[in-house]
Amino acid sequence: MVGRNRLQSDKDNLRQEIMDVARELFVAEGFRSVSMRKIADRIGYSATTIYLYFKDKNDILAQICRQTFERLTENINAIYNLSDNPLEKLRSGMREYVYFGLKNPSQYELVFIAPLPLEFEPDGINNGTAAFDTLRRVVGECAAAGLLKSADVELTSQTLWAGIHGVTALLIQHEGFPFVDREKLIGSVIETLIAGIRT
Amino acid sequence: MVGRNRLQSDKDNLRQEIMDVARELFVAEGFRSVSMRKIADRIGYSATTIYLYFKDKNDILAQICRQTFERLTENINAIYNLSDNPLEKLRSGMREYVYFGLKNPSQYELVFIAPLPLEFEPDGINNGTAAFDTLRRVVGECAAAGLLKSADVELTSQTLWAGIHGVTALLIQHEGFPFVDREKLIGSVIETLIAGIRT
DNA sequence: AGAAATAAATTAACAGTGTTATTTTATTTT
DNA sequence: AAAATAAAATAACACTGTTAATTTATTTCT
Repeated sequence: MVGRNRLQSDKDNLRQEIMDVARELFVAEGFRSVSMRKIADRIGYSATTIYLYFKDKNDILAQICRQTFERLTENINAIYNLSDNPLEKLRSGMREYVYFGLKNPSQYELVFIAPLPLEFEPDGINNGTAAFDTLRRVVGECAAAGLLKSADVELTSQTLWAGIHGVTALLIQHEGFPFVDREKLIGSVIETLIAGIRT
Repeated sequence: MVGRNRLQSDKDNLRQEIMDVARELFVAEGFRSVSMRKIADRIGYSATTIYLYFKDKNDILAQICRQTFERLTENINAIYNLSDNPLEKLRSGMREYVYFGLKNPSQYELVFIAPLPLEFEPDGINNGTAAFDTLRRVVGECAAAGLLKSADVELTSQTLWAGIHGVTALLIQHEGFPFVDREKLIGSVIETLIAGIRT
């Protein structure tokens, strides 16, 4: 019984260690150029041992993303409890979304930009859409308060999502492009969107 | 002399044939899962022959994208000559941009969504920004006509780009997500953006 | 025309990838 | 201490993009 628990905790430790090392490498060198053997070297095990803890390479990233996006949802929910003004909630929530993406580009990329492994998308998209669900809720509050031009909450929510995803994705992927000041661009996108949906 | 010309044209033919086959495969199976050997099989040559016509695998896609995005710029310029109303130009141009992306998802993905090979980005981004330059020009016209809230043409252009890129990228990459009607969503994004930048 | 030069294409090979099956080593249970 | 189980490692497979060396075809020159 005691042995069983210690074993379980050792397994969990190694599993988390793999995830930590993998995340670090993915962020530094990009998912594609990190090999199973490279991760294995870092943790001091053979490459095939990783397969005892994860289904495959995609699964490692999937689990990393799950952890990361739980934090995004928490952050956004926390922000939504700070204000009473629904439009203000919307503004702050969108800001948090964009900055979260810029702070976790590797994970944002996988979940929202380039979710290539199809079998894994369900998990990824579910993670991401938890944050989207919160956005929709607040859009609903704005609509209920009569602040919006359109009564179609779903349409408005997806419109906003497209906008903030767009600026996030561009800033992450096109570092070479001569963007205006980040802060300014993000602010402009958010204010333009809000101005566009208001009555 | 004659021989030289015939040879040149044969080279061009094979080069174009490689591009045609590659484009077809890339669109059908995705860039990553198409191997040089698979392309080679289809054209009836050995894999290494491709390297006589293209620097590497990325280069094939780069050339395909160049051809494709020349068309986007042409299309947008043509549209801009149809109307005199600058806001109307903007609307139609943005529509064309999004629909072009949806019609050429593979190329749009490489140039704007996931331009992974860094050395190749200069070409890709230059291609893409030719279209962006046209967008900026029309935003300038709108500003000159006193139709815009902000006098910062660059900022406004980038804001619009973020918006239309966002909806294009989402629709391309997240087929599984329950989006509202495409047409409706695209229209909503464009109208929201325009409403947001107008005086 | 044939010989020399050049271009085009192929074969062989390398170092790397993710992954599976098999075998060895370590730990736990009887 | 023996048997059973879990953990880890080794060997191997089928693939990848790409380079170097070699063969085949075409063009140029005498």
